[in-house]
Amino acid sequence: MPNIKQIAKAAGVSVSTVSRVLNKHPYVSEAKRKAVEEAIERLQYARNMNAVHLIKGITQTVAVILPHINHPYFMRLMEGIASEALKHNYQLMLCQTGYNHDEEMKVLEMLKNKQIDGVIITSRSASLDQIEPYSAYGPILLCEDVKDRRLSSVYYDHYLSFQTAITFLWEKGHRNIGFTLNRLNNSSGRKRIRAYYDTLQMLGGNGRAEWMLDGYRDMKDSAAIFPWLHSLDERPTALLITGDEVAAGVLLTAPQYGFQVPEDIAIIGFDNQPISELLGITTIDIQLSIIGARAFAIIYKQITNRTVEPASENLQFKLIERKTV
Amino acid sequence: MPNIKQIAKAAGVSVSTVSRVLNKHPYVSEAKRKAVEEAIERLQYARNMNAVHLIKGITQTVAVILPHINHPYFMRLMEGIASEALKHNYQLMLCQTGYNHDEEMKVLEMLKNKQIDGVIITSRSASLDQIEPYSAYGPILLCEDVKDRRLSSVYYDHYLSFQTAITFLWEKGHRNIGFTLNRLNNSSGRKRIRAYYDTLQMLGGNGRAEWMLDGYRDMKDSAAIFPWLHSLDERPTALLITGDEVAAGVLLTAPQYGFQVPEDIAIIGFDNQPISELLGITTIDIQLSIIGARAFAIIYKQITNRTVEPASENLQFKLIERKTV
DNA sequence: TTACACTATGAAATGCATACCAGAGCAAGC
DNA sequence: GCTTGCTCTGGTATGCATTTCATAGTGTAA
Repeated sequence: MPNIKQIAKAAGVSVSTVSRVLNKHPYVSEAKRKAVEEAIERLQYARNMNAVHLIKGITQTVAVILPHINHPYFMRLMEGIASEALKHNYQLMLCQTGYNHDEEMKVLEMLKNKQIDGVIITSRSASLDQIEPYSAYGPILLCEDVKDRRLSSVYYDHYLSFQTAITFLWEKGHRNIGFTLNRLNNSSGRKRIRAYYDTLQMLGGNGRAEWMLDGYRDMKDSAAIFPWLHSLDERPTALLITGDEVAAGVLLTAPQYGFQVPEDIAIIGFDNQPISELLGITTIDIQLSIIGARAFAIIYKQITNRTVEPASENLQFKLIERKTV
Repeated sequence: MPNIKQIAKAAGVSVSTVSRVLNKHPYVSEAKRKAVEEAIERLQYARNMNAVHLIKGITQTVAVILPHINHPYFMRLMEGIASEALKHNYQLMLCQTGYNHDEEMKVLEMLKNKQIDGVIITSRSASLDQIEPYSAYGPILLCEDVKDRRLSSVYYDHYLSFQTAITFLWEKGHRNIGFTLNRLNNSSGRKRIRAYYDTLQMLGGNGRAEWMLDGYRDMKDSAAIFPWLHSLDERPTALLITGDEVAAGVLLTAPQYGFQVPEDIAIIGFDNQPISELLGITTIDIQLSIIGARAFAIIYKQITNRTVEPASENLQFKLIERKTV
């Protein structure tokens, strides 16, 4: 395969001129432009982008760290990121880490190694102290509330969303309220737990540790809910379920355990996935694809402006009332 | 940021020696190795991977072309690809094209431009004639049956799977059988249509054009099924639905249209997604994540062997009998 | 003792395109 | 006529790490 030098020779011009044609620089005469284009066509020239990346110092690529692709939460987020990336003609590196700490660090090393221009971390196991130093090499954005660091963030307020959901249940008459956490998100988990206790206390009720379930991620996990409910002396009358897939699983398996929704157990899901609409699940719409799109938009802006100034965006959520409360 | 030259200077050695340390070449004395490592640490050296890619001519990156991430079919496929890529320490470029022809070609240009080492095409709108020439620049693999081309392929037999499903329905007593197609896959669609007519004819029945539905991709699309059924003079008693999400939608909305599954209408889904297990939907398990894993494994082998010999793999599917037939 | 293999190291070539600088030619303005 | 500014072009430095080649020293087998 030929390089720019051979094209220059074939077209009878200098490499500078070829480069100008390649980059659509205005100061090239029509005759030479034609000659270069003809040579490119004839010799089947293809620019070696690695050389371009090397000299320009950027790669037009952003990496996305996510634990599992195979989950609607991350999929929607990714969809938003990808749509926005497409607009700006940027490439995405997909880094499925399975919450493996070393894999996460490898991606940050890629930033240091100039393989990528920025990193979006949708969820993580590495600590912020480990991540922050890498912001010296390019913008890093997390999909969670991060403050006072050289890291950007796009998120919705987990605390407030939980508060909203619990208040809604309370107003509907529920006093015994339980909730699930996925293991997707550690920092958000803590906020949710805090919101759970705070809000109930504020309303004059009480949170209970035994009404908290951890590790509920997908549809299949829902199978454990009813055995757990049966095992309790006093049961919650409403469940806040962090993820519509799990909520759907609960809803769909309820009859076979002799539960009616919402009469015996009320349910609020999260994410407003298509399945919640189909099944009429009351849910909190956190607009994942918008979070993704904003995440990319912000990091893109930082890359193009060569800004190191971190940005932060708190996106709105809304409760969508359907039929499970 | 320092480069290898400055490290060499700081450590009092040549760049060759630094490079040897970096690449764990054996012929370096312990003393110099220590000196280099110390210099790297002290000066916070990071290798510029773009230079490495340039000189080595490979990037350890494979691109995946897929129309939408936001669909369980591609998500599962991607999961399989990503897991296998992780094993081989390869990066994945995610290229969401929305079936846009130009976007697909852009990815192939990236192969030509040496930005990536290979391409996996999960679904496409470009023609094979357009794709094939790019195999000169690196391995290209399609997730469909491709023959007599310089393109690799990993697939399951769409024709046979349809035949299997239809025969199963026939044996259960169904004579009026309809089916949906997603717009996901053009080449597979044709095979399925052929299988539909062939199989029914072979069994002594008849396929009907008005029992074929196109453009059914996700859960929401299922909403159109019952109005369509109502509009028919003679209705199918069984539906083959290419995608468990659509099948789930049909199953879940059946009661509100006064249909019982499988009494009034039998359903077979595709993909064996978690939702089909949860809802007891009879389905064809096409083992998407295995297809993905094999796809990556094959392309990886071709990259490392610098083989241009295309490979082809036909993976098994199996019918999983549950409760909707 | 000679020859050969192996270890250890550095200089220089290589992969490739872009960007800056210098310079030529030409036109418009004073 | 001279200056200024724009268009067009080429040479060369630059970005950075790997690899090949050459050289020298050391150990070992013949």
